[in-house]
Amino acid sequence: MPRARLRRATSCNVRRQRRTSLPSTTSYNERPPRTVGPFGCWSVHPPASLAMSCRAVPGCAVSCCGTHRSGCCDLSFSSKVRSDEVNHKRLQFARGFASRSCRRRHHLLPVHMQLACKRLHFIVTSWDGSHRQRRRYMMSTVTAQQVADLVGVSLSTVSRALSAPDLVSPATLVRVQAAVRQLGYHPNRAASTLATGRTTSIGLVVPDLENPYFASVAKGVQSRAWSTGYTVMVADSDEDPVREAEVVKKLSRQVDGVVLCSPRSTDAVVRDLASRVRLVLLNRQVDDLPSVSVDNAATVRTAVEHLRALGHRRIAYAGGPQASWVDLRRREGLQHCSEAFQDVEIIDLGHFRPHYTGGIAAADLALASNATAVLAYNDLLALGLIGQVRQRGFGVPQRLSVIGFDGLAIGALFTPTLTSVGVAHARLGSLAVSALLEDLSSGPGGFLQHQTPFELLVRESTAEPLER
DNA sequence: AGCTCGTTTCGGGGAAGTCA
DNA sequence: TGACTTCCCCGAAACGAGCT
Repeated sequence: MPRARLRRATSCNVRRQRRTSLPSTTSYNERPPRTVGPFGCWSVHPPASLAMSCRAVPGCAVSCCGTHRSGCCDLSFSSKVRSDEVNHKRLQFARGFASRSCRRRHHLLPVHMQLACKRLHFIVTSWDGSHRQRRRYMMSTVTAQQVADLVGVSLSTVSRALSAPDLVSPATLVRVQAAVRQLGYHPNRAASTLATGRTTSIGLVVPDLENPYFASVAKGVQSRAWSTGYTVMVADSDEDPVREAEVVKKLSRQVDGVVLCSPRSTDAVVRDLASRVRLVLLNRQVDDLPSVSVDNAATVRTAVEHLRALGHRRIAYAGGPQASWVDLRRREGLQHCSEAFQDVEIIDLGHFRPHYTGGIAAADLALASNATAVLAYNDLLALGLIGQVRQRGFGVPQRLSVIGFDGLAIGALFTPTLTSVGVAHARLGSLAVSALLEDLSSGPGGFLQHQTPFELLVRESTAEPLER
């Protein structure tokens, strides 16, 4: 029988070969080994060692990809060989290859051929194996066991070389690292999580991703997490306490800990969530749970002092969501201010959505209240308020001075530029991650409530009130 | 109920080194 | 040379969810 002509195993040829050789009506277990499709590539000049093996079964040939190191291989056959013969010869060849070439010459083959050899051996040994085994084989993942086999050490030594290299001899370490590079091994994160109970991921839950404040905080969280080898899963609760709790519960199974930013849930719910997953609160304090926040009473006092120094005596407050802990602390701060400064009257305008639209809603109330200055819950609300006041034909700060909270960069882009009480958002996020990692490493109680500094950014939206 | 997947980790064994 | 210590590595158990 003439030697088979090597045929390039392109996806087109693979499909054609499957069509001609695989009976479509047979069950899976009756099908021949799928030795063509998954392997893909071949070289025009197969190495001598493999060419010799090919002679063992006339009418077929094996080829291995010379460029890819993942063990690409292919079996191809002369077009004159009938499909049932093909199937028989495939199995015959694979058995011969696995039993002779693999055992006798395995150590002489290049790495990618050793892998091809192992795959052929797998085809033979798992011929009657479970579907799961076949699926695994089809997926062709490189495992730590394959690295261990190649190096000639145990699986645990490979694991230690990768996770605790100082516990392995330098010579073994070099060999393991070389094998990892050769095979293109990447640890399976799911398996690692299964074994350690650690995911090396943290969750970040924010009320509103559209708010640039939370985007800046997320940036800080991401930056700090990345530098410590963690990845971040971000979720948006859409200002909804129910969704917030659900999101944290779902995340708790996929992450090591959660940074819960400006939570809208009640203290009881937050405590319940903290019993399920390691939690660090941002802009919130609950009992002894670790948290990073700003001294909200102090921020309000700073803003009021600034307005009072300008001559304002009627100051309105456009608050945020009713469920906001920050809003509650600010109101307490305002209460202290009204007690401390007898000549200042604080007017509560109510609760508003912490958005530009919330500011629009608050504007008319602010004008009607006859206040000369407004403290807005956040910068977005303040910008909405300024826009609507100007829409009504009044000037800012001539008619109304406005102060926001957050110190967003966009506040400096509007006209007039926005005076705001700012904090370093990225630092806030970074501190929250540090607190979480400390909590994870040292156990609860290592890092308690931390407060970050703030500063008043005086811009154009505040000025002395006009005499009316 | 028992097996599968891939990985980590603990306890222990063996080889090599050190010292009397 | 024998006792002891240290280093390196191995085997086995465990992890959780899905599947048989």
